[in-house]
Amino acid sequence: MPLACQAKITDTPTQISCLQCSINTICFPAGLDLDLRTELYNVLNHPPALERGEVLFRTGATMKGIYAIRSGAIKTYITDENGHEQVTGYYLPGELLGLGALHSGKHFQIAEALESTYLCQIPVEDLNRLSKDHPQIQEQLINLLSKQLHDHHKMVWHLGLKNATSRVAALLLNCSERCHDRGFSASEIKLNLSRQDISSHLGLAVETVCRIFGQLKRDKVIDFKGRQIDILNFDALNEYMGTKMVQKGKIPRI
Amino acid sequence: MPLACQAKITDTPTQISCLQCSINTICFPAGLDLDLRTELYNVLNHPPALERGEVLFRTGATMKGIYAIRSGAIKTYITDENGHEQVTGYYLPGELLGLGALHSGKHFQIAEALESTYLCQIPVEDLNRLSKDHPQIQEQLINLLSKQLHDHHKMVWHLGLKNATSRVAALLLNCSERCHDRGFSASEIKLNLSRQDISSHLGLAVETVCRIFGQLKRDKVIDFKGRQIDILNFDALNEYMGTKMVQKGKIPRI
DNA sequence: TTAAATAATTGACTTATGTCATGTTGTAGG
DNA sequence: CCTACAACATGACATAAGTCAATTATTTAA
Repeated sequence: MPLACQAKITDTPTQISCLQCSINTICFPAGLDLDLRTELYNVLNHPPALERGEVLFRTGATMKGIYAIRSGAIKTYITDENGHEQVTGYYLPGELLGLGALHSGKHFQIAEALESTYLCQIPVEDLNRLSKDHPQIQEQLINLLSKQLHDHHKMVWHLGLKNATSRVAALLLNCSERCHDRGFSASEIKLNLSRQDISSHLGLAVETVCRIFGQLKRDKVIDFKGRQIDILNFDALNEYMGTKMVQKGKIPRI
Repeated sequence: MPLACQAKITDTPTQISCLQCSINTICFPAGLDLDLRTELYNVLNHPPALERGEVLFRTGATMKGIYAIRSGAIKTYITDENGHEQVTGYYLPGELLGLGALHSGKHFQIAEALESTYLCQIPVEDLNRLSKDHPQIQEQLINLLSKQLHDHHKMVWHLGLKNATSRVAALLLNCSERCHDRGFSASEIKLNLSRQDISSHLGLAVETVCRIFGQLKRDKVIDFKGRQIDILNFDALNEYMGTKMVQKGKIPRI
């Protein structure tokens, strides 16, 4: 099964048609008539590929459009006055980015590519114009927004977990599930967040994340080489996430 | 200025018209024509008041409609196999509840009243029907969803903060801001979450939350009596939330 | 109103996690 | 291929936060 980071580019990225796109059914899941899809595809454009570290948008920037990730990955973060990053989310192929800015027209976070990333963009003006004429598109948008809101409720839950191990386990399972939902492998995931990114997202120290990764590897719950992670035992990981295991079978200190 | 929990009920709750409702401009902020509003008000209904502890919907339940809180407050939480609660969110007067279930039609969390709570409900069928005919309503819905998504991004940020004090400070400021946005006092807030609720939301122990509350009171950053909180020093609270203060001016242990 | 139950607080002590220091591995650029 | 730099890992130690236990408010129910 292909990994999330290896979604095939079936055409040169600047001219690819969504009609042939392997993930188009994910971006706009269901219920759009072919002619509406075609209309959408006509306004859709493909910004040049982002290289690792390149920024898609910044805090305060005017929203240009909504983005779908075709391949690659994006992290979002905010920075404090001292330039210290705190990662607030990550986005995988097939996922939409920037919806939270629709109501204000301004971005709240910084979005940065974690690896070479190809995007599709629908400019806001086109989206608004199409929306006016086609309730179906709005309906679709409402669905997508609602889905994202649901996912974020889940994330809030995961971040509220009380110990480091359960938070890490939750992150791994969340990534796995999202990969799986998009047709990638659920067990072999490549999350291109650095350990630093992960720790800042979970509110932990880098060292803690490293230690938990190491421990999970020794316990054969996961295996990994760098950022390529292989989940070996989902049940165990689920138990680490849940409160049950947190009480009785804690991870012993090294 | 009235407190969040003291929004005036200007009529008997079961027959109140939104046209006179003091918070209607908050639920559907702008841009709706009067006749559309009227249509909306016609399908809108008022379930009987919820008493403290009563449940509005449960995990897995079919979504009946979307809810706006007229007065009172609601918490959402999920439970693990052992019945242990983890609070994932709270909702104040003027806020909408249940939007995350639109795409699946099923609720993911449990919603429970924190005090006597009056709601408005728009049944999904009516919402769908009106949506089909009136792009304006969809537009409005998209706006509201986007706004909620934005708020949740913020919450994810707050929950990722690394130490207990900054998370508590973030919660207080979040509540304050939301009260303020809705025309209530920003400094005198009544957050009807128990200390237990707060701790579970933030991934902390109850005792830790109590101690931080106590310390903030001794430092004259806040004052409180039970769940009635008075923010005395916003700057200090902001510094506690930010990483700056976390490093140099930590709260000394008692 | 009082009694009982629940929630909040506080202290003493333990432990998970953070911090600092140092070594290792991996990766980008010449 | 080597060098330089960043990412990752691990140990020793410090400390923030958790746990357990006891006490004092606050509700709720009788």
